[in-house]
Amino acid sequence: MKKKRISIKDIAAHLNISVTTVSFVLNGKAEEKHISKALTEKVLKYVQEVNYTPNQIAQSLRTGQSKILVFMVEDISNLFFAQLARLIEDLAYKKGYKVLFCSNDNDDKKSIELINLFKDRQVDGFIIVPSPNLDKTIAHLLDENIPVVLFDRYFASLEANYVITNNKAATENAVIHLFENGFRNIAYITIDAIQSQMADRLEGYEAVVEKYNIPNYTLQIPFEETTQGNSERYIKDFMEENPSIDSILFATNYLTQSGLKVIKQEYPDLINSIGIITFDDNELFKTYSPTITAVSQPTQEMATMAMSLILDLIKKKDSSKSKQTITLESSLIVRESSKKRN
Amino acid sequence: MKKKRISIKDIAAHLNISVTTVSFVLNGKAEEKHISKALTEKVLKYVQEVNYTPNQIAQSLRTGQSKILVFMVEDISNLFFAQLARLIEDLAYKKGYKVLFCSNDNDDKKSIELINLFKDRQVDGFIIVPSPNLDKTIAHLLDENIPVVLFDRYFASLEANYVITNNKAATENAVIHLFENGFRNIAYITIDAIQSQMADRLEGYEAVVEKYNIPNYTLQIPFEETTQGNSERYIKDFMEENPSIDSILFATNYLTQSGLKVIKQEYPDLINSIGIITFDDNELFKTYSPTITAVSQPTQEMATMAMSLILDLIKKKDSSKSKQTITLESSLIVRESSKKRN
DNA sequence: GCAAGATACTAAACCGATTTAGCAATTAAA
DNA sequence: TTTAATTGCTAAATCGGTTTAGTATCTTGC
Repeated sequence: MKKKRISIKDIAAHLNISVTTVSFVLNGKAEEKHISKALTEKVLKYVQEVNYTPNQIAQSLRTGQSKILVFMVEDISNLFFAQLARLIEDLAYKKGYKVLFCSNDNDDKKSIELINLFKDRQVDGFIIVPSPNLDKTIAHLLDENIPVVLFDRYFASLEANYVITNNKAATENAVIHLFENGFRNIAYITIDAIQSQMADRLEGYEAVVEKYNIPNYTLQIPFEETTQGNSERYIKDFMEENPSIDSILFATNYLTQSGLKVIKQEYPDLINSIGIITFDDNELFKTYSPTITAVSQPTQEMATMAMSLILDLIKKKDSSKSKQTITLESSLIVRESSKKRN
Repeated sequence: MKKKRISIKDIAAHLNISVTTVSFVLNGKAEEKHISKALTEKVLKYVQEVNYTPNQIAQSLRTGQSKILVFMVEDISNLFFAQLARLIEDLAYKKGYKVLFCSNDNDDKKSIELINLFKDRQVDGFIIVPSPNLDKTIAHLLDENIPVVLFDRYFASLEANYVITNNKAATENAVIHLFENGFRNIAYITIDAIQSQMADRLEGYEAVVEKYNIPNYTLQIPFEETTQGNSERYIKDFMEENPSIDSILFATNYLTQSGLKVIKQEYPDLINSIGIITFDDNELFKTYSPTITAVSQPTQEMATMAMSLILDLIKKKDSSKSKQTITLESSLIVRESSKKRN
């Protein structure tokens, strides 16, 4: 029953011409290759008629181009990455590329495995949110002249193309904003990752509390604990030990969710007075009680820049020159939770 | 600089044997094909040494198998689908498959374009959340004996493999729950899609209000309006026109977000008394004020069943027989918002 | 001692495209 | 009129694997 796909050979046979001619016509080289107008028309007409489209696998094998990009993130089910995925998807398809998404769980081993899988698939380029020690692996990719754009995180040790946001400035602004709204005991809850995006955020927090000479309340939860749902325990203990805290800046959206749970469960009244700022905005924060102030990363620009960089790299085969680091600014979406209330 | 990948031919040349032999060894057919233990070892050792992995494009071309699945959803940035994507990703990679995700925006034209793109890539199977009139297109795929599992939505007109949830029962339970908690003017806010998942939900709602002889307040917002951010206007008008409403069941997560905005903006006090139930749970609903009751679809089972079905279809080439429809039950996660408060 | 079977390995076709090199026939230039 | 250039088209190699159909040598059974 399964009628097999029609191939270029079938077309050639039916029209009694060579596959070469068909291929030339299909690739718009009819003129250049001196194929007559008449024959060109005939081929085009028949191709249309049988609704032929070339087998991309065969094309890829021959040309070495797969027209597939990889977007590797920490976790595609995290809203921040899911939104980026959608933006990248749309941009890529517009340019004729498909996108393989994958989640590395911020794990080096998994990242490396995934990258190798994709190399075997001859993907045309990688946009990667790198796990902590992926720099050597990325360096290998670059050596092999494979287009790579690093995303969201930066390796001081590695010259490459980056699209990142100014995380230090973003936390600075957030902490300053809390300070200016009268909060003096500002806690910072983050994960223990040494990765740039987290290190920079921490730096921003520390710079401001030092400058204003206010206490430093930092909680760094081991990353593995967060994925196992233990964040709440850490936050609970932390708040117990530091009852003077009057506001919290959360470094990631999942920490915020855990934090809100602890507050609601352990200190239900506190929600109406404690200062809260979170990284990564969420539609529901607009109607939460209180509405929640968020550091919003410019996802649209991030996606646009990443795509633009990767397409550039793919175009010019020699990616060895002119590495760029594009740093975008986040914005603080001020809502009730970062102001003194009641 | 770019040292090209090593191929099976290079290996054969280096060991002074034929590519056939190398291929047999690599595919575990050494014994069957009577390749001596000694030679087998030698090949394996060298392969290890040079860290060879086969070019999957070439493999795909020859075998017709790409080891790629497609998961087509309405919008990958919608949390419900993003979570499913992650589950499917994990299951697929465990079985040696990669997954191309794409968003069809519930648009038929876009769906068809995407499907055609993927057919050219020889993907091994499709898991599709179909747009409204995709049944004919899907039928073509089935005719061509291409593995397809339909997801989340059902076509009465099309015999196929489905993984869906019992949407009618889910809304029935939700409405009954509201009724039992004393609500008598229960509104239902949905989109105007004629698709099964929405039709079934509406049916469930209507069945219960009829049975209990309570008024039917239904708002059907045109789908296009929701994507253009006009839901709020519709909801606002609807609530104005129907001031007696004491509770609302929202048919999708994005409608809930719009609804909450309207309530907070137009009737800020109402949030503490109005009954609310939403389709699709969200972490933040656990700490929202009030905490929000949700119809939670069994994403894990949905993903598991879909993968299991698609892998079955891929295994036995003849997919023409024994179509299955797997219907899973959603659960009502009861929280404050569906109870009488204050 | 000789046919049959098992062992060890390989040549070549094939998947479906692209691309190089080249052949005939026609046209233009000298 | 002859040569050179152009036009119109194609054979065959290639990408990197898998698989079919062998071949040649070595055992074994009777």
